[in-house]
Amino acid sequence: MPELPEVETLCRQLRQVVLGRQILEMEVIDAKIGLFPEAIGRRITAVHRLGKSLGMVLDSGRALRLHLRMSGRLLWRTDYHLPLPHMRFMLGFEEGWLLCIDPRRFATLSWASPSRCPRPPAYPLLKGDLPRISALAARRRVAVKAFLLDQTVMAGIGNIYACEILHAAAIEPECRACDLTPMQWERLAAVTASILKKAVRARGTSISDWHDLFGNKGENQRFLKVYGRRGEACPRCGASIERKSLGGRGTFYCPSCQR
DNA sequence: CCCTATGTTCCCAA
DNA sequence: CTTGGGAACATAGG
Repeated sequence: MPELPEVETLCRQLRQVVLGRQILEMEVIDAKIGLFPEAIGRRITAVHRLGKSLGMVLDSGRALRLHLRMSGRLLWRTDYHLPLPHMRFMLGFEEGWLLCIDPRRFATLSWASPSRCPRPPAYPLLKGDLPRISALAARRRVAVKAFLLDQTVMAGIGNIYACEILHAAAIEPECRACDLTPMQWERLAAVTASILKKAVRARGTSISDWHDLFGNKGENQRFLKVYGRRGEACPRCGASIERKSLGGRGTFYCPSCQR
């Protein structure tokens, strides 16, 4: 269930193993993912991330774009004989095999032409983005948490990091986006960058099943202040962390110091 | 049986 | 037209 830091981790690790390498074979186990015969024989010239999507640019000028959605995983193996449980497709290289595993089958793979895609900023809600974002927010009455999760506004923030960002900025998740003050937007920008970058350094959050390309867990779960911590003490004020459902998503927050 | 799950898209009502 | 809310997608685990 990767968000920006997890996909960024996969990107960096993919570059270590597939950059410049030739795709020798592709096996599609789940036909729902589609067929990509033009990928065979192509070399991977770049690996990049767009929000939570991962792009592998081929020397044909097209790019394979993968979105892992809720349960998708990528795994690099130096041995491969039979499809693993829930495996959806495999790319074979001389040096190893790239496996996509996805129990819930929501992940998508598609063609993209990278040259025509405007690249959004690598990280969402950077300081320079604030005028645009706060102008958009000014006419949105949705909860600020829903606004942070809107991938068309800023790409990459998911449910765990939205909870963590709002806690770090001391903002109530249900607060309407249009009601945030300029100072609150400044705080949001500052904590978003630091939380996401710290999570990338920790190779993602393994709170349930996230594993990186080489099957290792991340370390960022150690740094979570509210997500998954209902009933624990808020590290800032000591009040008990609560959980409620907002827009169908579990929302963890401190009812005392998030206003 | 119930609920939950790190995501996105579609449908519908206002 | 926009906005916002809920269901749907499909599966596993508690």
